[in-house]
Amino acid sequence: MREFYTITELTREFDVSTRTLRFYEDEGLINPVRRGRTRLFRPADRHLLKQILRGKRLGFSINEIREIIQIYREPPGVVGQLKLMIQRIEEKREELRQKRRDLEETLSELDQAEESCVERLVELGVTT
Amino acid sequence: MREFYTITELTREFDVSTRTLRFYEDEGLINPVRRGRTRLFRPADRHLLKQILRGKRLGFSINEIREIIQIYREPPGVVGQLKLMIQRIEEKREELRQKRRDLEETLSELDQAEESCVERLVELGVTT
DNA sequence: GTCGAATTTGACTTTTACGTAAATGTCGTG
DNA sequence: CACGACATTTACGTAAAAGTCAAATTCGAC
Repeated sequence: MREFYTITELTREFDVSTRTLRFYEDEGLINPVRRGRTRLFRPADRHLLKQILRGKRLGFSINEIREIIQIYREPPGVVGQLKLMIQRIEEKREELRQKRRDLEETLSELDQAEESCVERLVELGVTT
Repeated sequence: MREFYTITELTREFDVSTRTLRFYEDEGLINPVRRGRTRLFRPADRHLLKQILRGKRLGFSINEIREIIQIYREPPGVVGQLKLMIQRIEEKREELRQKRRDLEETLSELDQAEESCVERLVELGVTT
């Protein structure tokens, strides 16, 4: 495991712009260390970026992604805080389950659409 | 099955604004009929709206949703078109499968996060 | 050390997906 | 027919999430 990645290495690996990475830093989503003024991304930053992009692909906003990321940080020490956090985790899970239902429904509708296309092809006497 | 829904009926049912529905019409996503200048939404429009909102929750843009919606319209008659459409369906399915992977990974990380919270609670001697 | 490529900051711009306000139209009820 | 409750159109506004550009630094290869 490498110790550091440069900004361009990450932009190439994940196909995002440097502007985007700096934007995420401004927003407090990642915290690369500095050598001089240059950003150095540790494996942890890289992993965080992965999680951020996954969140984006799922349609979460930056703020929602921030919420999810904070969940992964240090679990709080106090009992009340812990219980509250478990509750927040459950909320996020419910959102994801809704997305899963949406996703399965859309997939199944696409299946139907394809079937009807294939049927039409058969009607037209095309050997599939 | 009702023949028509008014715009406000749909806004209430799906918790969207009238502006949003008019915007979707401007974008060509839905096509309610008119009585005078007033929009009348048929069950088909309502169903389309459902699909649109599902797409939104999955993080698809208006343009991507438009693409998906067009898939559900009349399958084309010509063989070449049909094959092309089947290909486009497969592309969309691949996007959805990627989203599903993202979703499962995020869910499983949330599971881990919750477990570590529960563990901490047990350490603190809290009877769950 | 120096030269070019990469990086940084900062400011301004763009796109998407609506929000909001103003002026006007329509319809059912008393 | 007048009133209130919705609807419509037009136009401008806005927040989020970057893109773009310029000018100044900084790095790394020679």
